[in-house]
Amino acid sequence: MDDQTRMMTGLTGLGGLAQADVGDPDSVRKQQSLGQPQQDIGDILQQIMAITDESLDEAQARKHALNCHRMKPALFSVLCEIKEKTVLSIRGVQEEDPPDPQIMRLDNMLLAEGVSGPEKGGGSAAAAAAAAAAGGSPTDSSIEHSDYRAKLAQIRQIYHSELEKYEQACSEFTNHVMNLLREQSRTRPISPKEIERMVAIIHRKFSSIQMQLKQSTCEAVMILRSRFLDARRKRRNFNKQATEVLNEYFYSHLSNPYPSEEAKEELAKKCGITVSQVSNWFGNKRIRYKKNIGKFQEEANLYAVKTAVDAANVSAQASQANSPATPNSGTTHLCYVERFTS
DNA sequence: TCGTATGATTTTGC
DNA sequence: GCAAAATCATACGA
Repeated sequence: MDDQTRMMTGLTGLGGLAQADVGDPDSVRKQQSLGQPQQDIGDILQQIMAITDESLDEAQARKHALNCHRMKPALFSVLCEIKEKTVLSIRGVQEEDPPDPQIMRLDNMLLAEGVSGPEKGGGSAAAAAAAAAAGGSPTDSSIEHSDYRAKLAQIRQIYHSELEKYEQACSEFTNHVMNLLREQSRTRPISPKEIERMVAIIHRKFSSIQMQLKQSTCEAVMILRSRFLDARRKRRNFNKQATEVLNEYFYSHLSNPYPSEEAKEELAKKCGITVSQVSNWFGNKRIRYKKNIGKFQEEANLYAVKTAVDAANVSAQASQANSPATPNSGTTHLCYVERFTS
């Protein structure tokens, strides 16, 4: 026997009593004057306890009996009067609550992280943003990137399945309560407003559970994100070609090894790294070069020769007829070195 | 395993 | 705010 039936049988059980004795005030008065109220209450309690043992048919019969009782309309109107008075006292409690700012914050965050709302490629945008924030290269992060996306997708899936469960449970419970109230409204006065209020109460309760789910999901995303950022922080050497490009620029601009923003962007593009990594690289290079010119001399000469050869090739291709332009020589490089370090 | 190289971060000075 | 300098943390080769 489910709760609803039990409650209804409870009502009908009392209805049965009403039919016999309670319905008639004169008979009650008579019994009280005879000194039997305590025994009656005992009987009532006993009958209430016996309700759960009754079959559904018996319960239905009792319910029917109550609904057909001659005193029912009178009882109903009395209840309506009482209701009218109590409704006055509970008015003003029914204003709709403004949207909870905490829920709004959680919703916004889940939306931004790609957990709720339409799928944004499993949060690749968030992953890319995290990678950019950490100054990572877009090429060397593919493994961690897909890992992040997979984990975020997992969180998303769990979140949605839990949310669906809560919503289903909420709607089932709401329907159940509404049916119960509608059923009871045949016996006692229940206004649609009251049913609405009850539904709102249920929704509030369920939304607080939902908030807990959202909170846990946000925490999970935060943990994942911080782990991902930590992983990105791991130092990785630039590839050989990138280092060559940077060194070439550095040694060919030794007199002023401070690339402009445009030059940094160009270098970043060529090397497959970020502008801030280019800045870091030049910062480190300048200081280390300055500290130990001797150690970098060989490298400097190497790049000076390389630059000279490249320049010669370009000029030879451009004008074979003209006399070859004087390439950047080691002497020129030494001249730059003096100017930068002085 | 250790020393060095190197990218990133923090501190400092202008 | 930017660059220099110091420092940290990790990669890498012997």
